[in-house]
Amino acid sequence: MTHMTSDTDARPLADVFAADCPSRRILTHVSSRWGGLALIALRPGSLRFSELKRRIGGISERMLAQTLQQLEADGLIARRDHGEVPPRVDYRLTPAGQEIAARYFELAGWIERNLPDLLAGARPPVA
Amino acid sequence: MTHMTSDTDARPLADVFAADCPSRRILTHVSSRWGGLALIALRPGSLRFSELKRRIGGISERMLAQTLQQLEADGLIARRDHGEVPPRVDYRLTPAGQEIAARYFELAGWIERNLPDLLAGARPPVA
DNA sequence: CGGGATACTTACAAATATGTTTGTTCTTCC
DNA sequence: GGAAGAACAAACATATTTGTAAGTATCCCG
Repeated sequence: MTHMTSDTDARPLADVFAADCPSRRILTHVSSRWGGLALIALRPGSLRFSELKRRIGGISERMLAQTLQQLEADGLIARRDHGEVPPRVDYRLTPAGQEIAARYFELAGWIERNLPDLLAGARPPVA
Repeated sequence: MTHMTSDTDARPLADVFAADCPSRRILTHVSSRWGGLALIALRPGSLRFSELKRRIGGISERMLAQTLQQLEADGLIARRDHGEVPPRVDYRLTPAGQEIAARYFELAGWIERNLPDLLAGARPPVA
């Protein structure tokens, strides 16, 4: 395993500017309408399909299923089928998913916390 | 001005789960196909329209204009028209834009740096 | 004078994302 | 015996996003 570069590395992100870089695909999934919400929802712990559906207000079953499949294919969440009947399946973040969820959470969290200032068009008092 | 809650506050983000929360709109713009890239591109400093277009490979003029207008309306970037002819306009991040760009940059950066591990489906060694 | 650059805008068309409805296969509850 | 819940899949319709091509006004360059 290669060592991970530091999180504060500030290289210009050359690749992500390239239209055909695979990182774009993952970034797209993560920041799709439901992808990020699903990741955030799973941060506290694993959830079942129906629990996720109830928690992420407004999502349809089709979208939830599709979103979960994408994130699973990207290796960000893990699906566990208990093989019972009636069906019982739950989802949880993989280690990579936790890393990404944490970062998306910071983004969403900052926006939410500073929403009043943003809506007012006022420049929030940057630290 | 209200005081800002700390950046490491880990509340569950109740609002963002609500379909009609305004934070969704901003989050959508930021994480739209081009929004985040534009923010990242502007991190080093202001750029003109055509410079942005060249830097963000693959973007059309239409999309760039639209993206910039959204981000401007959200108060994340500032547009300055030099009033010259031929036109000369440049864009730069507002303080709020810098905050958000920094967080999006961390997300995109982490993905890009750990891309090999992600593509391999291997769980990266989380710190 | 023709050509190119600048920063867009406005149709129009295609691609993608999302939603709705129905169905499946069992089980438990009333 | 219905009825409801579980975790989806498939078909179909629509909405939203994105792209393409062309046009606008003005200037400078050769």
